[in-house]
Amino acid sequence: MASCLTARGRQTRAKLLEAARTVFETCDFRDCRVRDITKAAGVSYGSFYTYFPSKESVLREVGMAVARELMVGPDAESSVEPELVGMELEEDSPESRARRVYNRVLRANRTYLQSFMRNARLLAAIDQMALYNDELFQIRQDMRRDIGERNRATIAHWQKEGLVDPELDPVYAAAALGSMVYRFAYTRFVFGGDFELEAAARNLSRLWVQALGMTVETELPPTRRAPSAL
Amino acid sequence: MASCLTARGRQTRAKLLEAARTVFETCDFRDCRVRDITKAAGVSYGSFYTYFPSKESVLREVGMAVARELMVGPDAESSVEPELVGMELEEDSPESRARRVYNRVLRANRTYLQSFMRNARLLAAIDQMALYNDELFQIRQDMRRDIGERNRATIAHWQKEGLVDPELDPVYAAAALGSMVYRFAYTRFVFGGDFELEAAARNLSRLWVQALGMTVETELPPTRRAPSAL
Amino acid sequence: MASCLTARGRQTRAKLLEAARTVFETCDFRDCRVRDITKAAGVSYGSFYTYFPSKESVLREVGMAVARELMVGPDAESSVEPELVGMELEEDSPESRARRVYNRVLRANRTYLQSFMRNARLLAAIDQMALYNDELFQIRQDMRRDIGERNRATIAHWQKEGLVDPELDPVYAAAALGSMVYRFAYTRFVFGGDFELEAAARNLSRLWVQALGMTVETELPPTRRAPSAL
Amino acid sequence: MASCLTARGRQTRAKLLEAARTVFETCDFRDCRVRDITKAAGVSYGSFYTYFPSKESVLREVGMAVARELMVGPDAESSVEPELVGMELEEDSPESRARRVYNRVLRANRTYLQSFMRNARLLAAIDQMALYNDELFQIRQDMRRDIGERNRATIAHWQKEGLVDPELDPVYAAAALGSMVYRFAYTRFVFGGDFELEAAARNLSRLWVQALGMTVETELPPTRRAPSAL
DNA sequence: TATGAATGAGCTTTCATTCAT
DNA sequence: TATGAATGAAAGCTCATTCAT
Repeated sequence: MASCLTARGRQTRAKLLEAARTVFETCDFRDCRVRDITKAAGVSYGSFYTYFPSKESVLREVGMAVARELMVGPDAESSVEPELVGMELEEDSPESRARRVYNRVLRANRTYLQSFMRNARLLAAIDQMALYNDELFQIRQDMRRDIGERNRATIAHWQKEGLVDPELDPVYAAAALGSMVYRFAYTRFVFGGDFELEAAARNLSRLWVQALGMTVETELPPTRRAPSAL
Repeated sequence: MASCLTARGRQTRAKLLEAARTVFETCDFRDCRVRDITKAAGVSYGSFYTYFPSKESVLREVGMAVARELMVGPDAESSVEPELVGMELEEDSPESRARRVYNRVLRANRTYLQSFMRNARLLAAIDQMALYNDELFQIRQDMRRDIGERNRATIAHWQKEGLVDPELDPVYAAAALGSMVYRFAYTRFVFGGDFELEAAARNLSRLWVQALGMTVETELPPTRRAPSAL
Repeated sequence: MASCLTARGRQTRAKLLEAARTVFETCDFRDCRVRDITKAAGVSYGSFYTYFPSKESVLREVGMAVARELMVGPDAESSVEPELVGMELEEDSPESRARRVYNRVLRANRTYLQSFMRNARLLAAIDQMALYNDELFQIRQDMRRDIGERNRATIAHWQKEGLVDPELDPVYAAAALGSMVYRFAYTRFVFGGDFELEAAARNLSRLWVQALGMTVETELPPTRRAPSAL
Repeated sequence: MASCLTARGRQTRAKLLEAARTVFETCDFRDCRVRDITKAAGVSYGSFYTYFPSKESVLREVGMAVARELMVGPDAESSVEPELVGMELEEDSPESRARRVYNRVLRANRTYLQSFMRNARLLAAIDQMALYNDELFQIRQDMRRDIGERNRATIAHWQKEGLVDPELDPVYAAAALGSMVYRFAYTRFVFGGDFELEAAARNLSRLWVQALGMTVETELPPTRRAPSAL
C-alpha cells in the first residue's frame, strides 16, 4: 500500500494518520469530522480521500496501530493489561521467590502505567469505538484474550509451584487482576485525579501479589498525594 | 416540572422516559433516533418535544435516574462499585473478624454482580456517553467519588483496627479494588464470556480480602466453567 | 403506501411526483438535482426524503407511471408502439378487408402519434435512463416485448387468412414496423422538425400495410409541409 | 492542433482518443471517469489534460470521429441510416428494375446492419449524449438530415420513374424507412435478442421495397431463430 | 395534548481540474 | 512532456427540531 506512493504521498498520508490519531483523542469518532482531520493535517479536504477510502478506514488503521503498540509496543514493553510473561524464577528460598514475583509484577505494572499514560485518551477512544465497530471490537477482544491467557498460564504455573493460593481459579484471577490495573489506570488518566505513578505502581503490585496469597515484606514509601484525590 | 402536568401528560412522559431507557440500552446514543424512542413508547413523534426540549435532555434524565438507582438503588443494595458500607464488625477474635469481613465482602460483591447484570448495558452506555457529555461526566464522577470515599474510609478504619495491611494507601486500595470488580463485571457482561456468578463472586472476594492482607481459610468450590473462557 | 398518509401528505407527495416528472422531461436524470425537484414542487429539500427513499426511487415511480400510461393509457388507447390488437375483420371481399386493415392501422398510428406527442420528452428520458437503470430497463423491455408479441400474433393471423405476404417472418415484421413508427415519432418529437400529424399518420400507415404486401387504393391528401423538413 | 505536437505527443493523444472511444462504449459518459480513460490508454492521469481541455472535449472529438466514420465510413459503406445513394438503375423491364432496387436495398441494409454491429454501443452512447450536449446534438442532426435528404431524393426520383407509389410523401417515406432499419438494429444490438443478420436484412429489405409499392418475387429463406425471440 | 408533516443545516463522498515536480 | 498528488465545489442523504392542525 504505502509502498506504491511517492515520497510526497507517503508524507501526506502520514500527516493524515497522525492528525487522525490526535483528533480521535480529543473527540468521539462520531463527532470527528473529516474536515477536522484534514485541518489538523494541514491538507485539503479532498486529499483525505486520496489516501483513505472512508472515515471508517482511518479509524481502523489508527485502531490497529494502537493495538500493535499496546501489544508489542514500539519498545515492546507495554500491553493492554500488565503482563507477567517472561517471569522465569529459577531461584531457591520461598521468600526470595515471592520477592522476585513482586519485583516482576512491580516492573510490569510500572511499565504498563507509563505506557497507558501515553495512550490513555486514544485507548479510551478505541475502547468506546469498539462498542459500535465490529472490527475494532474484534481487535480489542483479541488483545484482551491474549493477555488474559498468558497471565492465566503464569498464575496456574505459580500455583503448581506452590507460590500462589491454590483455591483461586486462575482464569478469574487473571481477569480480575488485569481488570484492576486497567480500570485503575483508566479512571486516573481519563477522568483525571491527582496521581503519583510510582506510589500507584507499588500499591497495585502489593495488592496484586497479596491477592494471589503471597506475602510481601517490603515497606511502601509514604504517598505524597493531595488528600482529597480519589 | 413533572408536577405541572396533567395525569395524562405525566403518563406520556413516563412512557417516553422508560422507552428511552430501553432504547439507550440497545444502541449507542448517537445511533438512537428520536423516532426509535417514540416508537418504543407508542406515542407520536411530536409528543417527544412536548416533554423534552432535546434528545440530550432525555439522555441526561435517564443518566441521572440510573445514577440514583445505582447509588441508593430501588432496593438500596447496588452501586457503581461494591460498597463495604455498614460493615460494622464489633466482634472478638481476629480470625472470626477476618471471616466476617470476607462474608461481608462476598455479600457485597454478589449483590453488585447481580445488580450489574441488570444494568450492564445501560451503565456501559452511560460510561461511554460521559466521555462526551459534561453533565453525565459529572454524574459519573460523583458516583465514583462517593463510593471511593466510603470504601476508603472503611479500609482506613480496618487498618486502624489492625485488620488490614497498614502499608497500603487506602485511597489507592479502594480505587483499585473497586476497579477490579467493576471492570471484571463490565468485560463479562458487555463483551460476553462464559461466567458463573457465584464462583466469580467468591474468587473476587477472596482476591479482595487477601489483597488487603487478610487470610481466608474458606475453600472455594470448584469452578464449573468452559475451560476456554477468559 | 399512499393510503397511510394524511391528506396533506398525499398532496405533498403528489406535488413532488408531478415536479419530478416535469424535471425529468427537461434534463437528464443525472443532471436533475433533488433540489430541482423540491424547488419545482415548492417544498423544502428535506420533504423529498419524507416521501421517497432516494432519487432513484422517484425515477422508478415516474418510469412505471409512464409505462402504465403508455401501455394501458389513462384513456387506454396509447402504447409504446402502435398496436393492432382487437382488429377483428370478419368481412367478405379481400379489397374491403385490406381497406379495413388500413383503417385500423391508421387509427392506431394516429392515436399513437398523439399520445407520443404528449409524452415524447419523458419517454425519451426513460428510454435513456433505461440504459443505466436495471429496473427501468426491465420495464421498457417488457413493454416492447408485450407489444411485439401482440403485433406478431396479428400479423401471423393475417398471414393465415391470406391477407399478408406469407414470405415475411412475423417476428421481424412486427419488430420492424413497430420500430418504424416509434423512431419516426421519436425523431420528430424529440429532435423537432416540421410535421403534420395527420399526413404523417397516413403516410406511415400506407407504408405499413404496403410493406406487409397489401394494396391500398386510397389517395393521400397532399402534404403541406415546409419543403426543407426532414 | 494535432499538427503542433511532437511525434511522441501525437502518439499519446491518439492513445487517449482510442481509449476514450473504448471506454465510452462500455459505460455511460457520465459514469466514465477521466481515470478510466487514462488507465485504458496506459498513460498518467495528468497527461489527459495535456491533450484535452476537458472531459467534454474528448467526447466531442470521439463523437465527430464516429459521425465521420458512419457518414463516409473508413470504407465508405456504413452510415447512420441505410443509404440508397448511387443506385442508378438505367435498365429495361419494370420487373428487372424492381428486382434491382430490391437487390440494392438488400445490399445497403446488409452493409448497414454489419456496420451497426461494430458501432452499436458507441452510436447508442452518442445518441444518448446528444440529448444533453448541444454540439453532439448538432452533429447527430446533420447526419440524419444528410442521409434523409439523399434517400428522399432517390425515392422522389423513383417516383418520377414510376417505380414507387406516387401517393407517398418522399420526405416522410425516407424518414420512416430509415427509422425502421435504425431502430430495428438498435433494439437488436443494444437490448439484445436472438438475431440472424441475413434473414433480418432480407425481411427488412422486403418490407422496405413493398412499403414503397414495389413487388418482390424472391422467396425468403426460412428463418432459423429461437421462436421466442422478439 | 397529540399528531405527523416540514424544514434545512450539516455530514460524507466524488471527481474534474490544477499544479508542482 | 509526463507524472500523480492537491484541491474544493457539488451532490445525496440524515435527522433533530419546529410547526400547523
